[in-house]
Amino acid sequence: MKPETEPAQSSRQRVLQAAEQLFSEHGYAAVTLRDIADALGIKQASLYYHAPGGKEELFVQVTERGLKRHQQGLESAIASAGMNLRDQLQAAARWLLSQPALNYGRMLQSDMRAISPHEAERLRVSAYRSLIAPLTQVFAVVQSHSSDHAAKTVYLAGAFLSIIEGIHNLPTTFSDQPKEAMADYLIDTWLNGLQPGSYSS
Amino acid sequence: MKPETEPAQSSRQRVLQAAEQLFSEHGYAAVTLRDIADALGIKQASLYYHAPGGKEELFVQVTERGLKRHQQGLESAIASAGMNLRDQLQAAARWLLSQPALNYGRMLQSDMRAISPHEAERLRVSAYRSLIAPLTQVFAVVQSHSSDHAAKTVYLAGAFLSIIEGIHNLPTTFSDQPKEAMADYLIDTWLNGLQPGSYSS
DNA sequence: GTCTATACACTGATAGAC
DNA sequence: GTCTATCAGTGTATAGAC
Repeated sequence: MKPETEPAQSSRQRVLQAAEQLFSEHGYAAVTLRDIADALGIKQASLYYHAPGGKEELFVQVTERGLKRHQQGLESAIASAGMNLRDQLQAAARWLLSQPALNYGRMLQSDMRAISPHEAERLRVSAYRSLIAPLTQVFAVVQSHSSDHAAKTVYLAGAFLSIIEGIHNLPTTFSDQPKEAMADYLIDTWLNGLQPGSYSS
Repeated sequence: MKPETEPAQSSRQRVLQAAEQLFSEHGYAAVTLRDIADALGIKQASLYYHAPGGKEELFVQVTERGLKRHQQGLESAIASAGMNLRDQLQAAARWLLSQPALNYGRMLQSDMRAISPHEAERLRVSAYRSLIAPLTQVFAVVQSHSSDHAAKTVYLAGAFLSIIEGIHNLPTTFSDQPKEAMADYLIDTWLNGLQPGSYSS
């Protein structure tokens, strides 16, 4: 499909990529259209050709694209990891660490409040479907003696995402360990439980 | 000490509190001096009386104050919780949830890049000492068959902080459970380990 | 401690040429 | 697709009166 007739989009993709990189790194409010244009070597006004809606439209497009990519990447990584919970979590962590940081927390807490409520709500739903839902599936196999099993698996998914994003945001000079090793350690810790060394209440 | 001679500082504290609330909620870049002044019912220029260095100084002061409060609150909560790991973690979680969200991740990732590198470095060190260090002490009792026990306890501290902040940032409509209950559930899960329901392989 | 007034840079955005 | 030119609005910051 679309062989020679659409070599285009290359320009648009470049714009989206530059915008994604900057928004991801600094957050919505801290990035100006000039920053994005400079990164591309073009002028600020030229961005309105690609995003007539301006800064907000650019952010929404970029975020939606990133979330879709994450959904696909997460589901694919999990599916390829087989039936073992540990392997699935490691695969999910590796995918998340291979991508530019989403900063799910900052996105929900700060960025969303800077855009129109309507768009914010759409992105919130999209983020849940793309990030939380796939991880919730993974944790569904965890047994729970609780009445509300479904809610608990969502908590686990959120906690997992928080941990991995926390690792992602660490300065690289923080530890000599690669981030993947840190993730694996924390996953094992979580699966096996924390054993106090020699403690008796 | 200082009985009647210094009833002052009340005005300064009001300014810092309003600034803290807004910075905490929206992040450094998204908050203007006018926002802070409006919240106080004063004019923007008046803020320079309390913080001659302007926005950045205000942010640094507010953040440092918050970090110190967290250090004191965390250490106090942990000390009051007795010798049991689970109780200590629950106490730490409750303290964190009782305070305005720190957004440690956003702070490191976004806010720090918007201020002068020198101030940012100071805050990073302060944040480590106030948040990570006390929690690391708690996890020191966890046994590890690893060569690098100290590093691992730091990872655990960071993960714990990430989880609790993740809960903190949830919209209150997200779950019918109070946030403390979610924290307790995740702590128990972590301590006991995740048991796959009926899994082989 | 807070105000008014103002300087001045930056930001998002529009119009129109190439 | 990208540019120049331009503008209104907003943001930080300073000076000085009260």
